[in-house]
Amino acid sequence: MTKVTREAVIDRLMSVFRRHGYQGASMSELANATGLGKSSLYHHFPGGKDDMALAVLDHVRQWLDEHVVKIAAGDGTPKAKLAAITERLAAFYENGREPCLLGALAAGGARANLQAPLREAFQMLIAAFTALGIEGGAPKAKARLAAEDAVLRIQGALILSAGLDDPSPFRHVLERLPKDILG
Amino acid sequence: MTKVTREAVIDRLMSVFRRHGYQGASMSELANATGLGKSSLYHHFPGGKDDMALAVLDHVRQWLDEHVVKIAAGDGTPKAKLAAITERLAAFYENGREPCLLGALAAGGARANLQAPLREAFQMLIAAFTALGIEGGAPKAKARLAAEDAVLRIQGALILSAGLDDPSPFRHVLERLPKDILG
DNA sequence: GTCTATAATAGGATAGAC
DNA sequence: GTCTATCCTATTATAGAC
Repeated sequence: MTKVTREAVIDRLMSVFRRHGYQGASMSELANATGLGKSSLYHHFPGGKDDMALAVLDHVRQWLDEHVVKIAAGDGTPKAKLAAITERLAAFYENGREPCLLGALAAGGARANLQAPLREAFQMLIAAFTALGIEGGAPKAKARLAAEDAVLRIQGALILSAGLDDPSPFRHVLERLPKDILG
Repeated sequence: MTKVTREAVIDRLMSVFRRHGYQGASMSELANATGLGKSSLYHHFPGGKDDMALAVLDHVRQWLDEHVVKIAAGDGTPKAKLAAITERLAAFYENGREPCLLGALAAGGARANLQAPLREAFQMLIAAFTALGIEGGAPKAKARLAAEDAVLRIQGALILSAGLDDPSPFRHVLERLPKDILG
């Protein structure tokens, strides 16, 4: 498996984990989704599901780094950067039709192994939004609270959109995201 | 099993489902949690896990009716009623340490059977908060959006509190709930 | 209504050929 | 690196005694 197809495999794994959670993701479905046999999966992820979930979490953290953290720390007005970030988030979650991996893992009661990377992923998001709020002129403490609120709204919106089978709560949260963070 | 102990059994089942989700809740743990043998569980819930999850969802809807809908429709100022409701919610979720059954089921990708009652439970909550907002003087459309936002914040806060292993996001959301709904 | 025992199946994981 | 075949365990579910 070359480097590029490993990415592809992890991407397929992610799509299973985010929809079914850790326990709901079976080796059979993981194998089907990747187009690999179970044994091949074990070749690439010797630790089994745990290894895969860890790899997927790492993949998500890379994604967040590239599409949220880097943009937040880059050039442009806070407003413009937030607009770019929300665009990426909308695509990543397919406008509320795709669940969140972090939510799926946190909701199922994460394995001990997954707790730390899970927390780090949430903290990355909160830190990036906090920085944006501060850059926009908010006091540090207020920016931090607004950032936490933004992250939890995204999570909750994906849950509610799934529960109602209606993507509009997610869309609405994303629309208001820049305003909520910039005040 | 008398009527009162059936309630107790369902309550134990709920505590397993909310912590592990549908797939993560195994018959063994369900049996342990209730103190019944597996066969006894099948006696009371012939349809197995599906039946149990349905019963638990029904239980939650009754809880919501009693501790949210009825209070919202009852006597008192909107502010006072909201205070009473948040108190119940805080207790129900043990201040953010216990996950939400609705979230746990919605996140795992709900079974087809569970989708409808799940949606109804969310809609009950939204309707109750909307009514409170209207009673507080908000225009209908605005009250409805604020109610949706409140529900999704509670869900997201429970996810984030679990992910960060820190109940403060949930506590903070509950504190702001009356203000968010009443404006 | 509850239990013990047991079936039937799915799940995670490994061995070894290619 | 991938496959087929297999193993072992956990899981869902049922039968039948009490």
